[in-house]
Amino acid sequence: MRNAPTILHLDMDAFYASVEQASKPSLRGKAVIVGGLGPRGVVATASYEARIFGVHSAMPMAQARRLAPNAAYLVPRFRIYRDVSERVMGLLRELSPLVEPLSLDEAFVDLEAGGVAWDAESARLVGVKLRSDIRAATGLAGSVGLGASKMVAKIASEEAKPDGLVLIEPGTERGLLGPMSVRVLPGVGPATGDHLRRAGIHTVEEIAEAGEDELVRLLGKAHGHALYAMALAHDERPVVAEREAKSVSVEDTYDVDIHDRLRVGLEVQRLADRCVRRLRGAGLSGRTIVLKVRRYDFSTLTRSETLRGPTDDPAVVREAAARLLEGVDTTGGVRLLGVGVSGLADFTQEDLFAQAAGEVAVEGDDLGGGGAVAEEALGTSGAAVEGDRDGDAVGEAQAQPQPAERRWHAGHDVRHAEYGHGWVQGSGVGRVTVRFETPESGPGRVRTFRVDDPELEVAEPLPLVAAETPVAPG
DNA sequence: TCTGGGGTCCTGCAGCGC
DNA sequence: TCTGGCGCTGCAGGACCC
Repeated sequence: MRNAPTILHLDMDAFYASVEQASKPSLRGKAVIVGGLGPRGVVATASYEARIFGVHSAMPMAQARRLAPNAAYLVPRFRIYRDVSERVMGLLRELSPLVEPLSLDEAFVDLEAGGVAWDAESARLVGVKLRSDIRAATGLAGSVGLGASKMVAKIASEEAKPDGLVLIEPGTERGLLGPMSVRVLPGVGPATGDHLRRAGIHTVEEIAEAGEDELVRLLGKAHGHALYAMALAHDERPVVAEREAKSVSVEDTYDVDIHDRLRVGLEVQRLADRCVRRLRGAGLSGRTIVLKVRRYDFSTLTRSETLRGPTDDPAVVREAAARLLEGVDTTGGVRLLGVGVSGLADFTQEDLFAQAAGEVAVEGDDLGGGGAVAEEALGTSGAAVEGDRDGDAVGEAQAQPQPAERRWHAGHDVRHAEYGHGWVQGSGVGRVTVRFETPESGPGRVRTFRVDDPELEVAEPLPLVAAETPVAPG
């Protein structure tokens, strides 16, 4: 535990929704909800205007629509979120070599390791400047928390939201955290929160008073020890810049439960291929194949099999997944299927054989997955119903030609030969409605076209700030 | 009301070799 | 030869995070 608040936690405010509002002038100041728009979608991010109606992350989209029927509902555009995120992470790396990204919109920075802050005053100045730099570079607001540990810095940024900065002075942590709900501590979710509540423990102070033995008795060894330490504001976890992936997985929730066993089998094969594409894109292979099945009643089961050596061979992963499926009862229907690979290595068994034989391993990629890694699949629920439109395919050299009835996703960018850049406001019954505006324009006009209008095409996102480098294709 | 997707970590149990 | 304890690995499920 250091004695200066030199760990910084950055949290971009309502990140996806804020990017959408920055991109689309007509949505500024309005309720914006980003997430999966299928019948089983959930909210990824709600703008602060939407939160007033009670909408929040992870809420089923159907419920959000009831609470905020007039909000703008958009499909995530991970491409531009990643691009903006990279700019923000770049600013953080100017502060310190020790930057630990937690997601696209959150990161820890060790300011001491960067030599940019050594006490409360210098740390605060760094935080203030960072927030203004982020706004200049992206037009977005980020909240900054400063503390002597990761836990404290994160709680500080939570307190700072929206669009603020909070510094928690070392020595004041316990007094500050004491009255807070146990849920502020990392690792305390709904289940642990309930568990503690049943034991009469509601606040951080009550965790500390309960004592370590009692915590271990209630929650088990690892969790009990960790939580007790956190309640005393003891958190020695270092900021770690490089984290190696431990598993790679893909999964799909289907708009309608699948009952046909044959179809389930085909979906599993498809997921296995997608998983291998991701695996290869990251230059990895793995030993343990995991099949995940969520049944009609939301019960989830996993089956896994460990191979003798790591593989990135699609046929091997497909076969293992199919074997695992054999042992699963799917009568009643399945709503989700997933395939994952863990026990990762950056070589394969085949490589070893090749080395032993004195051969050079050939870079064969019969799946064509040219490094397009991890396009998050939030908007693709129900993909199976309409054929494969995985994000993995984005940017591939030999992309499939778009069918005439191509889908226009709400919120995605388009260009019209006559009217210029715009975004899809909605589509249906053979029509697509587009609002023509850019981050730099005022609120734009709306026009409606036939879905197969030859003058309308999918476009790249525009940069949020004029000085920003445009998103590179591919 | 009806619950995404991609991860990590922990726990408990069983099998196995020593 | 049998048995118990130990440590390791594999497997399944649960909780949590963003």
